[in-house]
Amino acid sequence: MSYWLVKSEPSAYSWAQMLKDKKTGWTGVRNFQARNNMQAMKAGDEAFFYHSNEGKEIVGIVKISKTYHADPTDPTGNFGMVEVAAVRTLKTPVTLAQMKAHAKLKNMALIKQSRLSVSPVTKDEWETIVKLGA
DNA sequence: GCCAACGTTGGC
DNA sequence: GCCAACGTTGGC
Repeated sequence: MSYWLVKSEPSAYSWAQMLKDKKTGWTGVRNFQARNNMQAMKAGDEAFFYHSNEGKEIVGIVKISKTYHADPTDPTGNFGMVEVAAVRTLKTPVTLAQMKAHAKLKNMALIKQSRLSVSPVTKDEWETIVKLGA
């Protein structure tokens, strides 16, 4: 079981929309590192849903409902997608500022590689954030 | 195969 | 709205 974090700009695809859809294809990734992370995902793995630009906070948890497969929106065929399903909303969103200030979280891939849209999360980081969001 | 130019992301 | 960081592209 692995943990991940996926980013979305609320203006492009928000957590509210995710809750409405229940499941969604995570299309549009055009970065090799992000793609590699998606390829490593297994069904049932869980991921934080992070709002970039507006909010800058983790708002919810999703799980991988379908593993990596072709993304029809990519004409080159280089990039694929996974499908994610909404699990639950965090009672208290965990902000980027909180994570930067937290000794256990300040080395997260989210912070060190701010442009990476799909990143791994360690078990320790996962549990720390879940606690902060409770 | 290197590296400069360019484009995009995302925090502030 | 600006700008730093960084991934990608393309010329050589």
